[in-house]
Amino acid sequence: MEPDKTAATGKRSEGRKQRRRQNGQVRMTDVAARAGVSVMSVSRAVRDPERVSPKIRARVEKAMRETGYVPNALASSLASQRSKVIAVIVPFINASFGDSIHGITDVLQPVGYELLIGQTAFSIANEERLVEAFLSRRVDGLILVGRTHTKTTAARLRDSKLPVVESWNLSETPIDMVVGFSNYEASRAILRYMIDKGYRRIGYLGGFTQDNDRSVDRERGYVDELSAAGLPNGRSLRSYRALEYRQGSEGCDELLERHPDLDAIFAASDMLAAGALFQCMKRGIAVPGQLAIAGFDDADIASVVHPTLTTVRVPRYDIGVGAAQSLLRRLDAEDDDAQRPGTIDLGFEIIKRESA
Amino acid sequence: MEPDKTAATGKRSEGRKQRRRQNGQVRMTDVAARAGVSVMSVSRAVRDPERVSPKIRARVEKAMRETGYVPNALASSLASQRSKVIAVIVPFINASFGDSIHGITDVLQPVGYELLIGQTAFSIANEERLVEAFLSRRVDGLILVGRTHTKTTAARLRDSKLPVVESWNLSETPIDMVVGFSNYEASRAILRYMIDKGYRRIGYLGGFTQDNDRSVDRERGYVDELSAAGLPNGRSLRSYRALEYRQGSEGCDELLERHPDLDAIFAASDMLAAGALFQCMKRGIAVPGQLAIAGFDDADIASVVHPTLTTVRVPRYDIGVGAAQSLLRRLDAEDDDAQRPGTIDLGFEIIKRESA
DNA sequence: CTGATTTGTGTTAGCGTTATCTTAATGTCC
DNA sequence: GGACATTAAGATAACGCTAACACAAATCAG
Repeated sequence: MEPDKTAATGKRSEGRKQRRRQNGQVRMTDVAARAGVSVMSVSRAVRDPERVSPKIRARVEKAMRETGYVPNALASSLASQRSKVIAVIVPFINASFGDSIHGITDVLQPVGYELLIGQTAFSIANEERLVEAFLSRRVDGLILVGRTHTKTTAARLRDSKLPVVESWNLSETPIDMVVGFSNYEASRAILRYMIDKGYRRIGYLGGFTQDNDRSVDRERGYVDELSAAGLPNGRSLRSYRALEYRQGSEGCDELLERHPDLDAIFAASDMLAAGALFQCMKRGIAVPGQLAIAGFDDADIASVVHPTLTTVRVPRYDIGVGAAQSLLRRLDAEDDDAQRPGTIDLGFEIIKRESA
Repeated sequence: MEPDKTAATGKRSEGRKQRRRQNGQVRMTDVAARAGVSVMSVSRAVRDPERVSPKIRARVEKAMRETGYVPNALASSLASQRSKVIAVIVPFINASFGDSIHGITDVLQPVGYELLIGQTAFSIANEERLVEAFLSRRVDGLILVGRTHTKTTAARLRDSKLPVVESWNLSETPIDMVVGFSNYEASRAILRYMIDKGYRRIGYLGGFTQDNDRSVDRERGYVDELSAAGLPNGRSLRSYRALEYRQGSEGCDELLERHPDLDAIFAASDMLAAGALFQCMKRGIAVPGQLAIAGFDDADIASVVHPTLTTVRVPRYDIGVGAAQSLLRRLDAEDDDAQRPGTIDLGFEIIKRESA
């Protein structure tokens, strides 16, 4: 007995390759069969129940419940050419960017979008990889932080024609849309305030500037404002640090060691400012009496520490909301060339408290 | 002769519906045509270059470059039945869960997985919606926080047969895998330490317990340990708060107003502990002399404030790493019934510092 | 050098939806 | 009551890829 042979020859034309469905998942076809309607009716009943008659709707709903049907959004995305997914790429997930993500979520979740989130660890090379991966997944739009990207990233995004928002800063040459504020002007503004208050020897505590335009602009603001006032702002007055409390403490020590005569420190992040403040407390340095401290962000902690922290309030949450809304406006626009929201400058605010 | 009929039938087969490709995207077919090879060769060259001859590989790579081909991961996922996407659902994105997400990213990014992240705002009803949405998108696995879910959520996840990790706590009845530590034991441990140190009237400052087993367990730990020592722990000694610095300050005031004789406060989160500490500073209450404070989390701030904060160190980052690794182990396992990593208890550590 | 592998590449049929067209059913207007 | 919209439901071909197999060429054993 050679079942193989006969089967082989006899079947050659029918012995079709067939992938066995074995994942046991219910598909729309199954629901349709059970409900005794066409797949299109099921599809319509799922997406927009109003578009089918109550009778069909009821039968489809019953069949879905009985079969435990879970729609396959991948197939839907492939067929409809829209994934209902937005890519969010941040340097890393901390309280600040967390607030922005919160804003994005609050706008996008209600209208059925999900978030694919990536962390660059402050490297635009990583950003490039993430953009590539997210474009592959056919996201409907992207939200980035900052205006600094690799050439490839910018080109790929422009070519994609997808709505893109660059956030947390302004840009002269945006890829597409921008939602943020001027880190440079904000920095100058708080330094103007400090100078007006009478501080003359002001140190700078800021983030690393590699691939980070927000840090660059805040430092530039410091330099330019002090220069304009004829005050010292040389390299030795500046310390670059990761954005952690401890780094603020250490940076404070470093600056004071190099310049014991400092009368103020501007920290380009409230984490650094708070760290510096704690260090002063530990060392018994009176703030602001002996050393004034100003921060940047208006993080939650700024209004609670003692003394409370003078800082720049930035629209963390609103950046997320604005970015998401800008995306939505473009995604909803029929005529896709219409409505280019362009740049949205949400501004900032100097918050005067006790520390400076 | 029946022209009508012939015409009708003749047309019927040609009058084909045709969706015009107008998104201008290059597909694998285009690359294959350009390279003069089959689509499968392109597919193989993209996924595993080793599996095609150098000649074909070169031609495909050239064609990809020339056409600016971007692989469509949606189509790939649909065809291969694996999306290479992991769902991460957290109460909200803050520094703690951010650390866990960081751990997840560090493990998953290198092996080509992306993260779909959702926020529940501490509501298991929201969690249910998110799980539903993510299952629709055919994620390959899910990471949740806590063991408290709706019945529907648990059932859907079990039915899905997907690898699921519940994190940040332990569970007697896990859905699948668990990576965390005992919030209950950690809470008891730090209270034992406080009691041993001589504190007798200890207040409790903690998160809301609604849908939050971590908060529930930490409160239970407080109650049980104090009860065991015969110390007061009534409802009026406990204040429930959102996890923000300011809430810590206000909670501190509230407790001291109700119980001016308090000699210590246990805060079930370092944010609350730090807030309380700041408030004491402001009010001139000596810590730990007049009032001791212990926290929970060992957040960055704990080691930097003055006085430094006694707290419980929890494996925030490692929870993410462990959860991701557990998922991977299951995703890589050929025999999917094999290797059930079960529960991984990463433990905790009492960090003795100055505040208590 | 021949039959038996091994390797590389091609062919085809899905994956589970939605877009588009077609047809049937219903309503509307003098 | 018949011509003409209007509406509801169905049939079918994509969407862009991969699994599974088919098959020719290359390699190998004896």
